[in-house]
Amino acid sequence: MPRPKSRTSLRARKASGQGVSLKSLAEHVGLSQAAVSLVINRSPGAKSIPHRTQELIRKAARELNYRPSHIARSLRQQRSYTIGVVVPEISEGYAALVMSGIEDHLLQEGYFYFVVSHRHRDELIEEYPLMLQQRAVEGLIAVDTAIRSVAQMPLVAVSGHRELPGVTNIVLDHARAATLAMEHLTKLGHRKIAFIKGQAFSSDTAIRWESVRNAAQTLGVAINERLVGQLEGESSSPELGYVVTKKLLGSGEPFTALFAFNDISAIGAIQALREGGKSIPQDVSVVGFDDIQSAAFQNPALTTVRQPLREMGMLAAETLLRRIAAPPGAEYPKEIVVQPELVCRASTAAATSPS
Amino acid sequence: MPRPKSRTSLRARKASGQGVSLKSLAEHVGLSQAAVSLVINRSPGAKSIPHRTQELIRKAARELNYRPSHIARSLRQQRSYTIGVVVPEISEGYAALVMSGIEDHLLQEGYFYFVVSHRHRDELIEEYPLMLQQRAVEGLIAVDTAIRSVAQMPLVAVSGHRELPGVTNIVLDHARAATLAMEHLTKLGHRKIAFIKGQAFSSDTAIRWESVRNAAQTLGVAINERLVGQLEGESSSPELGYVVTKKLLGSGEPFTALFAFNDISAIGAIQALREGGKSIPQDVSVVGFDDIQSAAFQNPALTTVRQPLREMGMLAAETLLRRIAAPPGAEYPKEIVVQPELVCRASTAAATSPS
DNA sequence: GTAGCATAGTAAACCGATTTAGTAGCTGTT
DNA sequence: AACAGCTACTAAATCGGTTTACTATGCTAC
Repeated sequence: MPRPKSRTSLRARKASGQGVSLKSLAEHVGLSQAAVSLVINRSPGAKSIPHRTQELIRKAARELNYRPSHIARSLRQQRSYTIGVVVPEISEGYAALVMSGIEDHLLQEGYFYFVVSHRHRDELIEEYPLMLQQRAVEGLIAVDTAIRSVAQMPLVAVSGHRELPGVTNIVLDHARAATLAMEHLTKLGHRKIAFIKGQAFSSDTAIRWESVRNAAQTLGVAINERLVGQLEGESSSPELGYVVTKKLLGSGEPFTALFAFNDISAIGAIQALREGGKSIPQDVSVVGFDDIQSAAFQNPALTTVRQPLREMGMLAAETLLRRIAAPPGAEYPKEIVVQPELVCRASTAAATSPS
Repeated sequence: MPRPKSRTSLRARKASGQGVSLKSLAEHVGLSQAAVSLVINRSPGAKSIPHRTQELIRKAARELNYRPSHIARSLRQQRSYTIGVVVPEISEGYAALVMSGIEDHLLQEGYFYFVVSHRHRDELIEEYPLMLQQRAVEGLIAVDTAIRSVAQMPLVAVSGHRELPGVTNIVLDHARAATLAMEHLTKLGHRKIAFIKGQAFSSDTAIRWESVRNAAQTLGVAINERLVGQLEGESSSPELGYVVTKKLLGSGEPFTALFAFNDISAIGAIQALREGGKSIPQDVSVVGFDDIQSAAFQNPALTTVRQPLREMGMLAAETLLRRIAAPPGAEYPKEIVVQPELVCRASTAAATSPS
């Protein structure tokens, strides 16, 4: 067993402020870098190194506060333990909640992640995955974003993707979501129901609307096309919902309930309805979608279809890591369905003037 | 000038799905890696390489879709073009907005960032900066978090730091913020004002309260200690504000206005006040703080002191990158003050029963 | 004829780890 | 005495770039 050298080099290292390298640590204990590396990583190759030496190495590592360079390790191992997350906009409640779930699982597994937000700009949606690939991420999670898959890289999409080779979609059970909301409204006696569809670019728009139509048909509710509005514009403010609702009111067509594309637009809708002299929920019941944080803080508190966003984020991270660990070419799930939940709050009530 | 080799290796590379390496690119054009590297990076050393060759190299790089490995480059250059962002909780509107500003500036400058959220757990606040250092981030931004500075690494804190060697604080002009709110309320005739202080662990609590006291004194408003509540608990839901406000109401002490620590607690407070039979703003005016997204969506829309969170994020990123670029030991700003703005909405009105 | 200089590159070190193949020294066996 | 087999390591290749120092060739000037 070797004995440690003098401590002067240690002091110098520490004073310099830079980290201690494997080389200096090895010199300090008087062993080769290889030996130190094996011991530090508890790799099988270290089994021939006696315990006393192992202890010596570990002790020195602790004392010198040795932290292996993640970059060097990544280069050698061709593993970065990093993934990329692509979202439309960080500051939106939707993406933030999903990210919170993603983070939870990732950090626990020793992964870090880069976030990029594209704000619906196509060239960024194209470019960011490539930049992330260049930074050697091991996989991607796309939130509410349809990205072209990047060669050889596992991709998990959280709501908002067509079926594509190579991607796992985490999707809400839209049929069930629509049914939950529509059943709730019809049970309350509503028949004249207005709808706000999502923007054309939003990936959930089509499927959600389809589900609503189906649910309506099943429940025997006719959809009046004059009571169907659509969000327009890229902002994520209630303003959009406000504008659409003004139009719906302007049509003169009466309705006793409104099912909005999301909570944000529902909030705008409520403002427009109030300005139009309607009380919520006495005159018009309003149902939102998503259950973002502020849905519960509204007045009246918003009845909404909850998407388990945090869980979806966790599930995405879990699935992605599993795919990364799997041998290339292995089977992978094309779709994972999560269940919505109706959160009944105060924005819905029995219809007072049933048709 | 060399001529390109056959294309078979190119095809093989592309088919393999993995990126093209500098080595294979160099082989493909029949030049050394050094030459290719110099040209690709447009480094001064390339000036002796004729234009025709440069074009050849660049053309091949485009065709092969060559993207240099960021990791290899980081290792060699000892620059990662990555920074770390430490926040209490991603899904909170506050942090999300700051991050949005940070991202804006960073990506523009070719930087990426890792986010970690500590949820107020001390051991994570200790550990994360070290993990980030290990991943070779070039600097840190701490949002609403007091972290110990990490050796040799520039650190910028967005609200919530004591003065510490090595850190630049981005802080709100709290005195002005308090004055704005208090002036607004006193001008409306309020004299009996209740307050909700922040949690003890929140870094802004002390300074904000101090500023409020000063502003009150300057304006000749007495602060009734029985009308001062404090948020308790780590959640970031309006519930906390709700609980405190119930207590304030329970004290029996009358008040016509309430100045909450933040918007979230103001929202909870409004609920509690309503349940106590008070109308907002007729009976009680409520002022929030921060101007998070949902403040504007409230009913009534919340009057609040706006912190320019996005700008603070951008400023933090800008400052950090400047510090990274500066020679070690250079001067750096200890503090950068940003100005609040009073956003008058519908939750405040003239006092009806002035004392 | 050759010193001087520009041109057009190249060889090799280097960043900081991981990992494979190998070696030196010792013990035990036949 | 020779060899196997074990122990305790080490040397060197490798990951994919960047960068410095150097070389080979041709041309001009004296």
